[in-house]
Amino acid sequence: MNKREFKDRVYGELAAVTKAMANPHRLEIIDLLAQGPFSVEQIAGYTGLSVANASQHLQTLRKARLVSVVRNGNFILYSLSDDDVFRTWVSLRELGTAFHAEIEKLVQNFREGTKAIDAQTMISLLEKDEVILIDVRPEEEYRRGHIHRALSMPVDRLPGELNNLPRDRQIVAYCRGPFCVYADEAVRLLLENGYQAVRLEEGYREWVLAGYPAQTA
Amino acid sequence: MNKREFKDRVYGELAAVTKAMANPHRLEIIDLLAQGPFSVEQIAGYTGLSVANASQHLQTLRKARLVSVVRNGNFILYSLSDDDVFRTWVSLRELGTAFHAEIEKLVQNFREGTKAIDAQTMISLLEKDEVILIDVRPEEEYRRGHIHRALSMPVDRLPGELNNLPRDRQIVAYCRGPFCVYADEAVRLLLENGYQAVRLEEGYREWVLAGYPAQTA
DNA sequence: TACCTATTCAATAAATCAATTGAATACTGA
DNA sequence: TCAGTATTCAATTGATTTATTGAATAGGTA
Repeated sequence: MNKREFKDRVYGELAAVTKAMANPHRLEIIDLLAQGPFSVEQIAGYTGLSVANASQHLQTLRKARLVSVVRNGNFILYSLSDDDVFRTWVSLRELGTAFHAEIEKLVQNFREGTKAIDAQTMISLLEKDEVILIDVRPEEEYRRGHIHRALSMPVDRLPGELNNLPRDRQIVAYCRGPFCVYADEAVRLLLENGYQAVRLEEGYREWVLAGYPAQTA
Repeated sequence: MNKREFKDRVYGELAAVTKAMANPHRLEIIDLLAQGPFSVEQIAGYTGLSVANASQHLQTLRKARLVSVVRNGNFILYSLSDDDVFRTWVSLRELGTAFHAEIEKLVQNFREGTKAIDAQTMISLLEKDEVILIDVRPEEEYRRGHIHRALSMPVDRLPGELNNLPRDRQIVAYCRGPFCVYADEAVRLLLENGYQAVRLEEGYREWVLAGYPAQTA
């Protein structure tokens, strides 16, 4: 094997892996699977794809060995094959966000009228009991793992649970990550109903990746 | 803007950046530009592409803001727009290598018969003057930056410089990175001529990224 | 065994990407 | 100004990717 063949093979293999991530739907799927295993139906629901189309994209990720598969009766559960997949996604996300101000602008415009606090601030406020932390992801994800001392409060249940929340403390809401909108919805609802509410900048997986305390329930 | 539009826009932008990296030639170009600025002609030469094809690929990288451009008379010099581009490439490289054993096997087969040492080992041997370190990249790259105490010995000049190298010490050769073959060629030539020679596992950019001492000349 | 559910497969059409080609553009120096 | 050099542009052709569709497959339950 000569030098050119060697390089074409090596870069070709790595380009194939990169190509598997080079599609908006598949990036969204990777971002979702960072929260744990999901069935094809669930993935289709959260991403707005048909089941058949979601399955096709998942086969692409599978062939690139970016996801792994477990069958559970009628259901097939997909999850990321390793934390490194998430880390590479984070690297791409940060690279894109740093050089494409449109992305940051998109996110800021979408979040207009709401505020965020970072992990360090949240930790110290929580220790002083100055805030309540709510996890507004679906319950299933909360049970799989959540930030230490967070209360489960799925966003679609929040309207009926408002009276169970204190008005004298700030409420911090978090969800899946920087592009997840559950926390935005929750903060908006809380603000409209006279609560003090902010979003946590980090999502659950970023929290875990940074080594902050988490627990399962 | 509703939730679905927001997500489609954000993941779409990030997929566009990822797509710019999802081609073997463009990955090779990124790997090369990690060594510094190069003209289109040079890039075409090192990658085996036509100038027109190299230019097209560079326009793709430019539109994704992964490279930056400086004109120097008749020449246009391309370089990586930031270290983060290199870091993301490293992340992709490691992800691909970890899950696709074919890649590691390719590299090992190509390097059959040669040995490597890592940075830590090299540092301690160099301090004890037990090894000679040679940079076998083209001189231009050596001058832009090289490992502290390395001698410039471009691989195409090595045959004529053999007699200037000591036979009583091991020679450590390095080049651009894990997929660069200059160091392999040098080690093979040295071994065939009765020298003790090994390859340094890290290339120049990995060395710098790890914070080890480098210098310019 | 039959029916139901979840998922995958394979084919198709449309969209996108990649390599090539030759003309156009920008710069340099006599 | 002209000729030479380096690069880009735009068009074309062929290759690859994506979404859709309906049939096929795998598992569960009565």
